[in-house]
Amino acid sequence: MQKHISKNMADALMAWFGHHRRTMPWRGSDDPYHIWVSEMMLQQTQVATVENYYPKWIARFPDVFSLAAADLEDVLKIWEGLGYYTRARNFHKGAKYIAEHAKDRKSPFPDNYEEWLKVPGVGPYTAAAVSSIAFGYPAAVVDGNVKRVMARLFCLDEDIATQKYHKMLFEIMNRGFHGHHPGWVNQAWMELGSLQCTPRPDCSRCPLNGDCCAYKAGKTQRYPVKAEKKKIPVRCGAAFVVLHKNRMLMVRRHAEGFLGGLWEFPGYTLKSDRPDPLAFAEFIREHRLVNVRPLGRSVRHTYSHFHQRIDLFSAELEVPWESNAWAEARRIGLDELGSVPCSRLTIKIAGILDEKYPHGSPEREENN
DNA sequence: AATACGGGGTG
DNA sequence: CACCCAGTATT
Repeated sequence: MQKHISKNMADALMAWFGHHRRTMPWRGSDDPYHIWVSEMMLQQTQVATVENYYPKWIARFPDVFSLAAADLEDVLKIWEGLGYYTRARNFHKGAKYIAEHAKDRKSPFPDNYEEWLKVPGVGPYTAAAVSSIAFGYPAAVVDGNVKRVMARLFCLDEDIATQKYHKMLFEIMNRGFHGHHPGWVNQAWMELGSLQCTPRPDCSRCPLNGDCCAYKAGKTQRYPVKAEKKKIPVRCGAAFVVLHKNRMLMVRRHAEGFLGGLWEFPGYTLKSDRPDPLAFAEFIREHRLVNVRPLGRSVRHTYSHFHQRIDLFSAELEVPWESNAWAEARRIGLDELGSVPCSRLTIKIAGILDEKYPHGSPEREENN
């Protein structure tokens, strides 16, 4: 089996795509900014999820200049709940980069893969996606879908996580456009992976099953080849519900790093799978919490790299935050303090809150 | 080459 | 539960 996408395969793929492709809010737009927005959101994120965020984003930031001019706060607010928040920060940087270089070219946007690769937040996938879809530039998208499809189509035994595998696919696909519009071919491969060549596929309905090495050899489930995944650790911690005059205390995380800039309950998470009484006592002392009582329940959540279990407590601040909140925050070592109105116990996992958004916007609530 | 980085859908 | 998703930046 030669690793080559024949013209017949490309034609069959495009015929299938013409019939089965989904409608998406950004699909069919010729505005590079629209394509760029969708691709930033689609990184490691499913189409169905992005469909809920894309319209809000376009309404708030209709073009690259409005995004470049916006405050990061407002950018994060729209992104809230999408995850991988460095994407939003990098997108903001990328918009500033484009706006600055806009005068160097006719369109504000570059029209090729190499130039897009220089934009903050834009890697090999996004550079190929935007340049091919918006400008017809012949660069192949090598995403999770494509890796799976090609592994089966050509019985590729290389681990799909390696650079070697990625490079091999980029070469194979860049020679496989066969006169079709590169942007549509790219989308067609991804759509095939998303709708047909799924982790557990029904190969009888596949337009390429006659060309598929894995299918013909009856080895579909052997591909793609991937290294064993490491188990993620459990981290436990505590969070404190501090109510005062029908308001609830929230703390803002530092701007960089994990969940950067988002708001949360005051509390901590340990790099340990069991509670630590000393850490507990230390936190209460350092943050001057009093009347601490267990709420008798905990919250569990799984992030990309650890499971989390947070035990919940009610408490009061020794010094009410309403008086000299900012000075007090610095004194007790918190980044910032805020509060949200609260008429019942609402568990707010994460959200952004400041003067512009006095009520916050809970990403996830559990009422009790 | 490994690791950090979210949240939701799916079986 | 495990696995996966239109990946990128950092170490």
